[in-house]
Formats: sequence, C-alpha cells, structure tokens
Amino acid sequence: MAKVRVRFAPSPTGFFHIGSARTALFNWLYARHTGGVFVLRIEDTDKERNSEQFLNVIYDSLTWLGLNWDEGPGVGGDFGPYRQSERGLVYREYLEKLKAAGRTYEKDGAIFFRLLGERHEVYDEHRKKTVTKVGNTPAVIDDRIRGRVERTEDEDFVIVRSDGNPVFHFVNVVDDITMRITHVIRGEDHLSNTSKHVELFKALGAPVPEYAHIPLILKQNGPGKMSKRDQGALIEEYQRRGFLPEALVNFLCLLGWNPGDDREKMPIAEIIRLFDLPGVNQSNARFDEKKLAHMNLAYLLELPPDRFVEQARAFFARLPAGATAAAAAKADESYFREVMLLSQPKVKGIEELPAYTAYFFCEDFPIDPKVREKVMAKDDPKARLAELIELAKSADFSTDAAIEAAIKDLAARNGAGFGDYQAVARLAVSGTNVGPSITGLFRVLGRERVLRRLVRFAA
RNA sequence: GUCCCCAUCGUCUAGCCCGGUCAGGACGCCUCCCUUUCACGGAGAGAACCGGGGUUCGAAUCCCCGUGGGGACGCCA
Repeated sequence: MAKVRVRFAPSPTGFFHIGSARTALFNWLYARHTGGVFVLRIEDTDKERNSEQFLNVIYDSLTWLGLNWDEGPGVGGDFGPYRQSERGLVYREYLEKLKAAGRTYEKDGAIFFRLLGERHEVYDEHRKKTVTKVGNTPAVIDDRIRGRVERTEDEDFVIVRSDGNPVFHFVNVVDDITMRITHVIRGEDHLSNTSKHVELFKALGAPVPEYAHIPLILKQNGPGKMSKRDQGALIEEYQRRGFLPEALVNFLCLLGWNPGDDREKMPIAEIIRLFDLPGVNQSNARFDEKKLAHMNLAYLLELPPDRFVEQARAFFARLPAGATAAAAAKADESYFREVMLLSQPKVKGIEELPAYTAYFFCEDFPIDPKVREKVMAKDDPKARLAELIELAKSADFSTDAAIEAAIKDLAARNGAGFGDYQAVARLAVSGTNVGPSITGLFRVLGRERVLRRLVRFAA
C-alpha cells in the first residue's frame, strides 16, 4: 500500500487558532500512526492578506505544540516548493491541461472551470441575481469519518482571478496532486467545497484522495464555530500564559476523538498508537477552557522539577517590567528554584506564579488588612509572635521536619496549637493567609528573612 | 433561500456499526473527608438518550419525518 501522505495547509492570513491547531494535530497523528509523511504547505495565494509575520506565528505554534513536519518550509522535500506563492509554474502547467481538455473559459477577465452538463438560468434567492446552473451528476465523497456523502456541484467556478492569480480550490487540488497527498484531513467547513475539488481531480485525470472531514470546534459561549476573535482561541495566548504544550495537545486530541475507553490523560506516544480516522467523532465539540485548565494542572503537577523551574524561569523572563519581575530576575538561581518547587504543588498554572511568589523576592510586600484583622483577633497573637522570634533566632532551619518539630515543641511548652503559630507566622512573613506550608516557607525564606520579617511585623 | 453535516448529563464523551446490563467515565457545580493556611487528593450527590412515527417480543442503538445545532453557497482560504 502506498505510503500515507497528509498535509496541513494553513493560510497566513490570520492568527493560528485552536481549530487550525487541531486540524494540524489530527493530520500529524495520522501520519505518525501510519508511519506516513506530514507535509506543511503554506496557502498564500491571496496576496492582499498575507504577511511574513503570520507565517512565523504558524511555524512557532506548530513547533511549540511539537507538531514537526517532514516536508515543507525549512525542511525541504521532494515535492516543493511548499509555499503556493512560489508555485506559479506548476499552476500554469495544470491550467494548460484543463484548457487542453476544454474545461475552461474566460469571463470578465477571470478563468472559469467548466462543469459537464446542461445549462439553465435560475434566480438565486441568496445572492439576489440570476445564475447559470449546470445539470451535473453528483460527486460522491467517500469520507472516512462521515461515510458516503453526495453533493452536486452545479455552477462553474473561478479558478484564476482576473489579476492572474489562481484561487484556493484550484491550487489546493493541484498541490494535492503534485505533492502526492493520499489523505485530506480537514475541517467540516470544507465538506461543501469537496465537490468542487472532486470535479477538478477528475478533470485533471488524477485519483481523488481519501477524505476525512473532522468536526468543528464551537465557541464556548454563544452560537457558531470558534473564530480567531473568541476568548481562548489563539495558540500563542496559551504559549504566553505558560500552558504546557503537551497538556494542550492532549486536550485537543480529546475534542472529537477518544481512545475508546475512559482514559483521558495519556502520553502522546500512546495517542499516536491508538489514533485512527474511524475513531474521530462526527459531531461538533464545544470548547471548554475549564477542562483544559484541569488537564494543564494534571501535567503541571507531575512535571519534573528541572522542567518546572525552566518553565517558570521562561515565564518570569517574559513578564512585563515591574517590581516582582526585577526582583525575581536578581534572585539567586538556587533560591528561585527552591521557591518555584515549593509552589509547584500549589498553583493551578504557571501564570499564577508571579503573584503567588512575589513576597519571596521583595521585602515590601503588602499585608492583607482583612487577614490581619482575622489573625490578630485570635488568642494572643502578640505572645505567639514573640515566641516565634525567639525560635527563629536559634532553631534548626535546615529541613521542614526540624522546623515542624521546633514549632510543635514551642506549642507544647506554651499550651498552644500549631495553628496558633502558623497563621500569625504566615501573615508576618508573607502578608497573606494562603501559600505553601509554613515549614516550607520558613526553610526556603531562610532564618535571616524570617527573623527580619517577624521582628518588623511585631514592631 | 438552496445544498451538506450532525444530535447521549451544563460541557467533553463511552455505549450505536453487530438492538436485550440500574445508560459508564471525565470537567464543572454541590456536600463531606483529609489538613498546618490555600491547593492537591479521597468519597458522595445531582445531572442526559431532542420530538413523533415505524420495524421488533424488546430501540439510546435500525428506518422515516419533524425540530434543533453547525457548515457551505466570494475573482477569501
């Protein structure tokens, strides 16, 4: 059997959004599952809307997601060039084939593709004008996801604009032929276009590829499919917010596909092993950022320490200039690491880290007045504070266990509970009532900082 | 308006192809437990087969019709 060749063919006319990412992902998965080839092709025939900047968004997003391409810009391949703007000669050659077959005609300066069949005029309600319909035979699409779909293409359509540039339907088909694409996996929004493509394949005497139209991703609130302007639509936003690409990829896999059992969080290698076209759903899926956040957290919690710190470091580095960013940047590398690892099991995302850890890096952190009121209303916090200051002067700060033992001992001697010390100590050293365990807090902050903050707070 | 696709908890979904288990899991929500704050974690509750016909002893599952949702109808891709 011929080797599977799939392609992802984005147009650099907008941002790279979640729907495009999933289309790319499903193509990539299918290529990896079958041992086939994943081609990246840039559909930049619309000169009005293209820009180099958008091209980089595509490359960056795919790379970040780990969707490496086997052929395409940057890596080459035997069927290039891989940007449509550089394939004019190929299109001309195939246009000649259509012309020679008598399947084209010129009108209003543009070149139309001629369908086979009887012609008659009819008034089109939607476009409010009379159009020429063709009594064509239906195109049969054997869709790997949807089954047999019939659709009749009944109007000639433009394949070359009056400015001489070929349009999407034509170049898409020509490229799929010349790049030997065996499976076209794309969004369901293209299903209606497929009859045009089938007509072109036939007219060019080329075999029609296998089709697989995947369901669309609907916006989480309101009607319609997700578009680049919707909340949470852009891949670069997840990247910027410190989401883990493996979590996003895992989440995206589950939008329209499942392994056939209850498993959700699974390594990409396992997904590759199990992924197949018949397993893809037929119905559209609504995007749910809460579930994505949950998936991200699950990955975050088990991220190896080195990678977690690396992610945190990168996130801090991109932070807009400010007190926390500056202080963290100046912080000792091992201290930064300890602070981040202490916070890893506590935060729900990398993006929470700066706010969550701010007091580790500066001395002028705010004291939450509401928390202060609550804590100071408890049983003799001033005495507890004084006792803690004494403890901080002499206790062993080297391990959590040592700190815990010291505080417990203190509590026992003064007829108080661990909690009586915990709350006031936390308030004094961090200004809040949330954070890592008090023992971890003491250990990482270190004796000097803890003592200084306790004394200052007591004053 | 025409054409195409789809239809199980609020959401993602299993089950459907090859009719017969209290329709299963996950997210979210709520309750409880754990606890040194906050999270994490654990336990539990609540929550669905769009409607109507048919076929059948029996339909979430097969067929038809509605309805609903989505998409396409550009010299955009």
